[in-house]
Amino acid sequence: MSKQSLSTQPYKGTRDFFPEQMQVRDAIFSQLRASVESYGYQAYDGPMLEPFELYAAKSGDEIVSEQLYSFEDRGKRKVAMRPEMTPTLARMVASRSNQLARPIRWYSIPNLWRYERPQRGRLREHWQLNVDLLGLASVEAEVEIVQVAIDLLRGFGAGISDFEVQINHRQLMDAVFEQKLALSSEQVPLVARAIDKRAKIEPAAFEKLLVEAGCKAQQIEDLNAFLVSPLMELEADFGDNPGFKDLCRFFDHVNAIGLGPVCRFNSSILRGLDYYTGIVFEIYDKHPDNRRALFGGGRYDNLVGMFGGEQIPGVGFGMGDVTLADFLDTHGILPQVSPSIDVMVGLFDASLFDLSQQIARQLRQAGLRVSSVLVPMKLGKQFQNADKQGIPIMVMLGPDEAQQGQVTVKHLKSGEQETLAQTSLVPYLQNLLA
RNA sequence: GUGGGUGUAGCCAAGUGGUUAAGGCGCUGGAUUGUGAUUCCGGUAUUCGUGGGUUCGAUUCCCAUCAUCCACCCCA
Repeated sequence: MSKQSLSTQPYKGTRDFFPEQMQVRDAIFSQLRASVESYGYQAYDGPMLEPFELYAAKSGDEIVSEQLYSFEDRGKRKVAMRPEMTPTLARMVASRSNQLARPIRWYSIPNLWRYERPQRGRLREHWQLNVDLLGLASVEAEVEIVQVAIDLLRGFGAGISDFEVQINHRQLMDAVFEQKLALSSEQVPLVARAIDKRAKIEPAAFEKLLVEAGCKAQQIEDLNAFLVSPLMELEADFGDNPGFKDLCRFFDHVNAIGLGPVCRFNSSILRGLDYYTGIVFEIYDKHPDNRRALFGGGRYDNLVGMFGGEQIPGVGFGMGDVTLADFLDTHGILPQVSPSIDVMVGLFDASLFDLSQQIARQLRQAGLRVSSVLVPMKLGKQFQNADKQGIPIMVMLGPDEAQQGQVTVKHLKSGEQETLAQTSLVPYLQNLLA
């Protein structure tokens, strides 16, 4: 905060991506795109600013009141920087609802903003892969979406036992809260919050939260019994519940497909967003050093209809870049970055500048990515610079080569080099880099 | 929003109420006008995050502020 100069730091909770980091980001995003596109999902994007009301209507309370970046524009419109992508998606789908072929399979990697205090895995700006499938009301949609989520991680090389998909259903939980426990509408969010924390705290602390929420001993006992019950044992109490039926069908499919071992029913999974209406799920890292939720999603059947047109059911998930990178790092499967420049054309002295540039142009026309030295410097320095940028090949041409119509190609990794005719340079390099 | 830790160069860091603020890595120039290493020589902080206070004197002590990290809150 010097008074003379501006700070070079990025805004709190945001990151600069220098070329080195941008390469990693690009490599991760490319892998994500390849995975979701293999399922036939198409890319879309929307504006970073949306009307404030878009979020005021459907996201959780705290998200809007505490963590939304919002302001008034010059035309007195209240706008917000998008804190999540799903409302934008719903708006876009609603605006073309009668033109889009169903089911709609869309994905995006938007940057999202939330005003909060940065900490591990949580920043103010982050990128989030969003994958959504709209137009299907039945659990076949969830079966696909969960497969996409699983194959995303597998696409990076994650093992089948490195993570786990934990699944629950909002309608099942509604039945528990309203019918089985007969909670008041004020108690439900408090109990839900306690359940959300259950895995992280002691049983006694969990009970304390329930007592604070106004639960009686019998209710606590019933809830605890429910939370530890496997899905099969819930049939007696919830056999007619649509959520229970969905879950059964979902697990039947998943088991038949062979993904049973990766998926588990967990009635503690709730997720905070108000708009989920059906199955909700979270993907958990099973590595002991990183045991936490990586990402999650669920079904939102009422969101698109908010815009007044046709009600279109949807299911999807969002995966943040920070937690994903932590996962990949923890498991040692960060993608390898490949060099973004194929060849550096060196410069021996100023008199050979034009010839060097001609060679470089020739190589670019042949489809190679070519950087060049513009001002002469010591040869050793040129090699060093090129190597530092990860460029594998250096093309050199001094007075000797120039006179004989030759060039020298040096492989920076091995240090080996050979001299060949300028006319055979392009095929030589193309063959090498193929 | 709450509580706590930490701020000395691009990075890692030593240091002290008293003239010029160690060292290492990195970067950079040279020794070396046809080859990346090693070695050697030089340059890399007019000042210790910023502002104020105490003091004859502050990088050091005090306050504030900013940044950052950790936990909480909440989670898209």
